[in-house]
Amino acid sequence: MKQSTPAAEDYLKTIYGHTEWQPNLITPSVLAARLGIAPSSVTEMVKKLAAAGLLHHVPYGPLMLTPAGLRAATAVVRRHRLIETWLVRDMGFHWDEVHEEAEVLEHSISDRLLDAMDARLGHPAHDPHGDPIPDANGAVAREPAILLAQATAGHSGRVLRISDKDSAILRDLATDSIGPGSALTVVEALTVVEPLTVRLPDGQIRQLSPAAAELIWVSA
Amino acid sequence: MKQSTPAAEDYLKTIYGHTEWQPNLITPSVLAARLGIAPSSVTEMVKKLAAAGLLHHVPYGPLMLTPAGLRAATAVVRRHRLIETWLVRDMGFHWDEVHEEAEVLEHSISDRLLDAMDARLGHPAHDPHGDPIPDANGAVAREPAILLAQATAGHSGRVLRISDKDSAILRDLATDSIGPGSALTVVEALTVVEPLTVRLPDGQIRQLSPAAAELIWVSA
DNA sequence: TAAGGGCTTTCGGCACGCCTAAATCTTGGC
DNA sequence: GCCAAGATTTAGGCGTGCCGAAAGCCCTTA
Ligand SMILES: [Mn+2]
Ligand SMILES: [Mn+2]
Ligand SMILES: [Mn+2]
Ligand SMILES: [Mn+2]
Repeated sequence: MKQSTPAAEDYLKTIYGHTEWQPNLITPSVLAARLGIAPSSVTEMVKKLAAAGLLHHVPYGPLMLTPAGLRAATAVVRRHRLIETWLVRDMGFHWDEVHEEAEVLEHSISDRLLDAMDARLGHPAHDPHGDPIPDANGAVAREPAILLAQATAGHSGRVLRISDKDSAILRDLATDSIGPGSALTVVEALTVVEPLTVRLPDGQIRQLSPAAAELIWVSA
Repeated sequence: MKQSTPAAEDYLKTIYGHTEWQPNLITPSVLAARLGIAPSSVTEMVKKLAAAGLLHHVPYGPLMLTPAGLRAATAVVRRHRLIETWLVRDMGFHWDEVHEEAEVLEHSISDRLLDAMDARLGHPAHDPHGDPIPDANGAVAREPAILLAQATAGHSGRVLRISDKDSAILRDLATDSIGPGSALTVVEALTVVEPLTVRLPDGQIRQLSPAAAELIWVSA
């Protein structure tokens, strides 16, 4: 099984991430798109990961993590999210600035340093985007959530997480005082012609673009 | 010139390190030994670094950094030493535990994060081993120093730096209360048959192995 | 000054991780 | 049930960074 390379870790993490919030199996082409690489490159790495016992894969079929692959994936996710949390809480980064840095450091820091960060931060349960941080055993505490883009008018809930994929949207949301933990009520659901409208606890109204609504998850 | 890889950064840093305390030119075989790789590998990388304008090299001759190479090297050294300082001051590492971690992270952290560390630490001038931290422009404040192994009986001075190459010796020295800043006087110089003997400010006597004496630099 | 030993370089190879182009498989629509 | 479009895999290549073995250079020593 050897020890995994940065590239392998990113494959596993991305496969895991695909099913973290929606129960869909990921295909090689989708994985390639998420990683920004050619599908043929995925085929090669998939063979190696399957040979290492980290992935189930029948040719032309979808990709599934084995128990060992799941462990490896959550370990990387834990690193990523703890690093993001540390960057925001200790190093003065904003939540829209941490993703790229964590994308690199997650492959570099030692277990020793990871533990030191975890202890220093008081074993945080969530990262700056609201994503749950797996514990040292890989256990993840996930709350039922629905995508804001799919919420119906009248739905009330707390923002549980906001995907960290798009920095610009994160900055806009921060300007609008919307972040993990924010309470909100859907005034008008998203439609083809209308943006989504929500009301904040102080009565203020906010309109959210479809792109933003696709990144925000609220409690059910 | 492109942006340098971790391997190239380690070559430049190691070449720089060779001449930081002694004015000797480094040869390919010595560089190979320091990096723990085969001499033929050095030949290849040297060609690339020379082509990139970072190194002067005539075939069969020694290696010399160009001004651009020196800038690149001090930038890596700055990263390495700031990271070590941060690990000790903020993360609870001991000075004998930081070298390996910094060896990896020096290639991973962004300029943004480096600046944040530097500011948080108050722009430190020295790392935990007493090595000067180059400033953001690459300027290094170096004090004249002599190797303890070469100090004569009666020599008094402060420990300026201790090489971080050997963790075991660092631990022993910590046990003996010897570290950067320690004042000491040489009671008996190092000879082929005798270990080095020093006296600490409180009058205590310590014997140092030849290996240790070769790693400690004191003020002249 | 002629070796010969020690460095250095060259050569052929390998693992990794990516690519494009060309097969090949699968499957939905007819 | 067939077939073509789309997804996947195969094949051939490239850059990086390492290796060991063999060739070549240099310089000291006799
Ligand atoms: Mn990554
Ligand atoms: Mn995150
Ligand atoms: Mn390094
Ligand atoms: Mn150091």
